[in-house]
Amino acid sequence: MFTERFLRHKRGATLSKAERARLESGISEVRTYKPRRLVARAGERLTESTLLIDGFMCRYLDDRAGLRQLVAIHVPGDFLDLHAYPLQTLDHDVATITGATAAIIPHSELDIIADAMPELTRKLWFSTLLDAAIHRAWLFRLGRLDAIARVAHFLCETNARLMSAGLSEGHRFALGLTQSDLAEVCGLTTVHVNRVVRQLREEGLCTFRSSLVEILDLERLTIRGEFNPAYLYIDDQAARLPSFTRPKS
Amino acid sequence: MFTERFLRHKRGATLSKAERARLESGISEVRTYKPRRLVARAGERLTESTLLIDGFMCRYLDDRAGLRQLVAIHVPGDFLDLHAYPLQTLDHDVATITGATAAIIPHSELDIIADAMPELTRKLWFSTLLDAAIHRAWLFRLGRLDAIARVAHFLCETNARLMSAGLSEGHRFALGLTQSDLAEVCGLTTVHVNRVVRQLREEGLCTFRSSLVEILDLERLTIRGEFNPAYLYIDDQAARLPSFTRPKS
DNA sequence: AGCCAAAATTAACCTGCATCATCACGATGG
DNA sequence: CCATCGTGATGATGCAGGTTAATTTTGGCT
Repeated sequence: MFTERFLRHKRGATLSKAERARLESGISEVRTYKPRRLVARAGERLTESTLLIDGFMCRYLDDRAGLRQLVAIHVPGDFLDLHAYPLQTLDHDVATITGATAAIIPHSELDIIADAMPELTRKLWFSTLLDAAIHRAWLFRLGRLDAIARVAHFLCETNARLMSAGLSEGHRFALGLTQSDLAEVCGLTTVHVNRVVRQLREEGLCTFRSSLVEILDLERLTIRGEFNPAYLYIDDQAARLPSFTRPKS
Repeated sequence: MFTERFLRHKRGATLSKAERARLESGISEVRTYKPRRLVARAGERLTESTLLIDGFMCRYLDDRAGLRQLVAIHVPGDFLDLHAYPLQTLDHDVATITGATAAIIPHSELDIIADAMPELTRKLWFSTLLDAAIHRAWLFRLGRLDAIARVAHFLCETNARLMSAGLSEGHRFALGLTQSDLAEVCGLTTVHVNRVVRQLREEGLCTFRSSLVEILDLERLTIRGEFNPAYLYIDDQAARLPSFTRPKS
């Protein structure tokens, strides 16, 4: 039951029942976290990885002035620090956004899987590369989009990920982000995020009130954010998503 | 001889002789590329991956107006599209910057390695995660740094990577980038990059003339770019790098 | 109900970078 | 030999988004 969202609807990497069972049997512990807590610190030696079951987490880097740049948001089903298995230490901090529940899988278990189950290992590897693909989309967002498009792009991405995980119908979701979190995601100030949020509301694209996002016009929001979900590697067939989530071309 | 730079001086992932030999035996072909050529296109099904031996390549995403955002620069020793092995298709384009030489390794060979050599597989996995760590540093750069710091940070990173690969003494290198490439890396316009380059020169930090980068004051450049090389996972002991490349804290 | 801290909102002002335009220089080529 | 193109350099102008600061709203707590 803990792994049902992991790699759900991911093209060419969905887990078999046996693989899910194997992963679940590797869980040493299920841990709960309070909101806004540090979960792992950059540079720490990690000997276990964490599969997010419920709630939202994030990863971030600090600048010299102590300001955060978020580099990832994690939703239930994400194996959020699986990359710590090959890397051993992380280059960034991990924290909860909301309260959260996560399954802990010791690296010793992953060693056994890596030795005996190459196909499952390839899927675990895939899952870390999906995170990297999302990083690249974030680079595009920060490097090429203006403020409104950045926010629109992020909301489209999050919407698509939540739908793919089976956690949203595609028009409203609450992920516990404040406007200032959104600023840390988009490389903006909270003041400007507030202006952008207002404009998105005035243009009838979406609303963002106390962490509840409501998408009013997904098609226009997608265009505004230059969002193309190809990088999420969602299996359209399996996910039976509406056409907007398919690559345009 | 083709793999000598791959994972060189990378903490906990340096290849053994046997592993290097195994990888080399998997090379099906050595290919040469002309400068400024497309090597792989987003969405293509790939059945082989490419280990860069000589020259420089890049990966990028296009915005709607056709402008590029570079998401990675690759130097010799990088396994530049190893992530295509688990992902099967790429979410971005790959192109050469300079003329280049690369070793081609079919995915069928990687399958055999994945089945039989879990330790080598873990190191290959590590190498793709190193790229992801670099993506995160780029996110920090675009999200939190101003124009001068972005350029400074990029130059520090590239310098450190080239040193780690044994391709630079640490003060000058030529990687074939024009100012407009640098703009595509840093999310700036060429005009503004030009001004930044001038300012870096005037402040005595570094020079950038027709693709030759000369670092005049690495320490100040490092500070200016808020550069902390921890994310490159360089083994300081093995690399015997000067102290500036070690994390500050 | 009443309190308090966190979050959201708004205003006034400022600046870093984009945009547009022009010019110089060297390499390439008919 | 001049035309063209890629690259770099530089000035003028405008605006998107930053900064600062004050005010209001919200929601959790006692």
